[in-house]
Formats: sequence, C-alpha cells, structure tokens
Amino acid sequence: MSLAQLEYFVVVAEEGNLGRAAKRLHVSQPPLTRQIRALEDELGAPLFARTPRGMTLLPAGRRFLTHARDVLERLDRARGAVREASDIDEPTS
Amino acid sequence: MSLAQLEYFVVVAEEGNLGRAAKRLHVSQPPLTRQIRALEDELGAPLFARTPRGMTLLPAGRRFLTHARDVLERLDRARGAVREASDIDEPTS
DNA sequence: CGGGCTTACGGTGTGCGTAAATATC
DNA sequence: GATATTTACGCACACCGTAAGCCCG
Repeated sequence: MSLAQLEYFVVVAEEGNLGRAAKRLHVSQPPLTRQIRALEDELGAPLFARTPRGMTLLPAGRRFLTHARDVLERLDRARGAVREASDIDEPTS
Repeated sequence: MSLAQLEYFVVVAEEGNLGRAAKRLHVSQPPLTRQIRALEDELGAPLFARTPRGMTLLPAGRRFLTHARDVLERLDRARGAVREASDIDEPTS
C-alpha cells in the first residue's frame, strides 16, 4: 500500500468516477484504475462496485474511506509538527 | 514521502543506529541512509544528529516520531476495518 | 583497525502515459 | 456514438544490494 493509493482512493470515492478523479489528481485514468485495483487486491476485498456510470463505494469501501482520510490528515499534522519545530530552532534566517 | 520512509524512520529512531535498524528491517544500510536523508530533505529539516556513535533524534525528530507512529497505527486500523467489513459480507467461505 | 554513515554503480522492478479494447446506454 | 473502465505496451524513474570510501575513537 502506498500513500498515493490512499489519495487516489479518497478522490475516486469523492468523485464517483475515474475521469473526474484523474483530472483532479493530474494523472490519467490507467494509473488510477491500476492503483485502485492493487489496493483492493492487497486488502483482499473490493472497495468499489464498477457500474456503467462510474464507481460507487461498497460497504467495505465506506469504512475504509473514513480511515484513509484519517491517515492522510495525520500525515499533514506530522509535516506541520516538523515545520513548527524547525521554525523554532531555525528562526527567520 | 513514503510509508517505507516512515517505518524506516521509526525503527532508526528506536535503535539509534543504522546497522541494528537495517537488520530489524531486513534491509541493508544504504537504502536506510538514503531514505532517511530523502525524508529530511522533503521535510526541509534534519531529524537526526549524526554522531560517531550513531544517530540521535533532534527536537524536530522527536516531534515527528510521535506523529509517524500515529500515522502507522491509523493505517493498521484502516486495514483492520476492511477485514472486519468483508468478514461480515463474506462470512467463513 | 573497528564501527558507523555515506557515495558509486549496476540491475531490477514499479509506475507513468499513449493507444487500443471492451462494455453499457 | 458517447462515456465509462480496463488492458497492452514501451519508456523513464526509483529503489535495492554490493562494493568502496570516509571519518572518528
């Protein structure tokens, strides 16, 4: 599992459609479909139902979405913590 | 930033020494030193002080350690959530 | 010398994008 | 035919491991 896969998953879940998700992520559709599939394979369960209209979350996907957002948000906080800490040690140069 | 970098960072912080961390991670030292450096570069601040005895956490590194562990723990919970959800949908085959 | 971190370098693998295939309405 | 996902394929980038270099007690 990669952080890119988590971001991809969240955006695809929000857009419900690979095309819009791809534009928002500045990537083409093939990487998206591949990474989502790889994520599902690794987790051992499908997260989306593929319909002719797009991708809709399955129950497992809905549960994973909450946690995926949580992970990404904590990661942002981790980055912020270092920024703060180094702002203290290395003031305005 | 990658999940591997987070894991590497946590173990190096715990071992205080690249050699022991490498053994624990089943990887050789060069990838470790490279990934730690890449992480520091991306965050824009050093996390460790390199001493002749090993690597000791700097203040920024100590703050980051807490958050890195948090991210990895949340990731485990995300995996667990999918396992539970699919155990419900797909009972004992 | 011995222990530790780093750099060079060669080879493998991952991952992208373009293009083509498939399916549904 | 339009919109959607997926597969094929070629190429570039990233990453690892071995080997060598460097520094300090």
